[in-house]
Amino acid sequence: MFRTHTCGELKITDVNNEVTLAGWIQRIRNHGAMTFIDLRDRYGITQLVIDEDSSDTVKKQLTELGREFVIQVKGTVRERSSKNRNIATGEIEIGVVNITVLNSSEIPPFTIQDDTDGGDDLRMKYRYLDLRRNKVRDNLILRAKMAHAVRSYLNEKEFIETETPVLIKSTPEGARDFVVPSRMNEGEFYALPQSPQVFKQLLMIAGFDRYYQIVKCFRDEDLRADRQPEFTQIDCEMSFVEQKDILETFQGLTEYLFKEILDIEVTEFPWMPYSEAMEKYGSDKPDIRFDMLINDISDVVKGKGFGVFDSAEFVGAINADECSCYTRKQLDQLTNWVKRPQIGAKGLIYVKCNDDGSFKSSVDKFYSQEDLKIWADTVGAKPHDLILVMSGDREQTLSALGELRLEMGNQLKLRKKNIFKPLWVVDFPLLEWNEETERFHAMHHPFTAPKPEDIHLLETDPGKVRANAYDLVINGVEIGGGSVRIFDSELQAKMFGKLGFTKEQAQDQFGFLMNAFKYGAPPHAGIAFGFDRLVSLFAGLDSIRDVIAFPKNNSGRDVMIDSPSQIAQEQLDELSLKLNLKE
RNA sequence: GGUGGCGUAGUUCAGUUGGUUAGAAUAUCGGCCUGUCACGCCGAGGGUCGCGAGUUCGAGUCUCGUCGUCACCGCCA
Repeated sequence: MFRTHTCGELKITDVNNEVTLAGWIQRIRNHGAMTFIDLRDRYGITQLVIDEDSSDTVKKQLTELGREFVIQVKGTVRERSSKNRNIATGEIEIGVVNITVLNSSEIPPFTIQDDTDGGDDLRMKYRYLDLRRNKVRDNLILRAKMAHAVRSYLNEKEFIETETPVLIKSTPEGARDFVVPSRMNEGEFYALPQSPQVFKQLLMIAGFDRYYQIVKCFRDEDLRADRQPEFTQIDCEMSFVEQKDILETFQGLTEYLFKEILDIEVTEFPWMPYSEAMEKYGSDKPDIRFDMLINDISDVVKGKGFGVFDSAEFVGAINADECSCYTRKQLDQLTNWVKRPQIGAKGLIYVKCNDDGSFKSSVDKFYSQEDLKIWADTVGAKPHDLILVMSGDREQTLSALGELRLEMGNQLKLRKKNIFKPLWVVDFPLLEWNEETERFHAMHHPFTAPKPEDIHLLETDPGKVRANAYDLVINGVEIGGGSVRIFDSELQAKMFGKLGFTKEQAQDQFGFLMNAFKYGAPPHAGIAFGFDRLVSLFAGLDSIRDVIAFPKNNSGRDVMIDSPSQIAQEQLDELSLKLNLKE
């Protein structure tokens, strides 16, 4: 061993002990006749002192040391004459007897400290240096603790952790696949799994009863702050269970994590139908830390000669408490905000509810005080409040109002990071019409079971069929989702039919699964949590990059190892591949 | 595929209406300093203003293109 102790453990009770430490030089404070060195490792920082008592050798070595050098130090623990109460080892220091430079360091491109001077680009390029910083390392330690807690909980519930293959088969549904050419099977490709979906269902058919895996998944789609091309799921499946059994089990997991990791009691997990989420929050992942619900005011605003509303399919409003003081400038800014292409609204109408009970709106020309009073009553507005109204196509307007609601929540500081409000969004539609391909797509995935009472709609009105599918949403973040599965080969075949597969295509792509259903498939259901998102939520971060050791950038590149990269012609030849690059 | 922000010293940033030799902080290097812990003080070095074209007497500043990066929309069963 290069050390007898870490840099975080020596205390006043260790005084006079001879110790050996090893670590990185965080900072050197040279006072001429005496010098302090902060020695850092994963566990903490210990102050080294070199003064008149130190040997000439050590004093001479001092001149050659620099930031981020790795050194081994032998010395004596002594009590500091001026103590630092801010750090764990602040009462002691090491009188240095001997220094061994284990490795020197070039001057790092940014300083390794909590408030680093490095920008994101640089930190990613030198991620191994960034990972030396407390904040980044703590995120990964949090991640490790959470993974451990997940395993404890699920193991205790008799789940079997099972690995599934990474080289699998490309399937037409869902996200774009990452593909891997097969050398031994010329012209054929593996795909990396978008999730272990079919394997976990096959494990249920195999009688495993309860499966889980903390597993990498891969989707070749454009990135976001909360989306990486490779990400980690807590993937689970259970047999002989219904929807409520899954929800209870994984509510339990979530409660356990909040308690174990953050030591907080989070026990309210309301169930909200998808339709209600869309109508009241304009989103399938509502942030229920605050209300400001969307109200349908179509009926009360129409017929007064205001063409924009009269011709609109839907008019909706949110009520911002105590915001009647918003200035013209602020309202203009909000209007511009909703008119950005990302929101795409045509405009924004406001009603200020004045202190004296009167109203001031941007549509006073069309609506009397009495009219506006009815609006206010409909949305539950009091004096001092501000009503914000948008109109248009129903779905788009609900969605835009949902975005506006979140923005107002931000402006009013209603989205506190230390408050956690989970909910289950349930009864998702089974199918979703896709304009581009002009066919129905599975909203969750093609193995999701329709609600038994809605099966009859499959033939008449497929878009209306609800699924036994559910999402766990916390603070407006989709943390997890799952469904009760189809376990009948005929119903599964019918689903593939609805999704526009021919019998041959279905057989070719998923024949193995439908065959397996013929050999005694138990009723089963499952769920997967986005582990990166869960960790970033617990860490109070908006980006999952900060909880991934080596993440990729916006363009899916790893700027540290510079991947993806070209491969040698020999490799292409071996794989029988020929490039056909666009200009 | 699209919308927007950013790109200036090793780093983080400022840079006015287009106008003299492009600044600050920090880091680095040198000197002084016996209780610092963001040590302090004095000094020094450090710039292809991302790249390319254009407008102009003159471009870090304006225009177009391009590259990089970030956020978002589309996309993500």
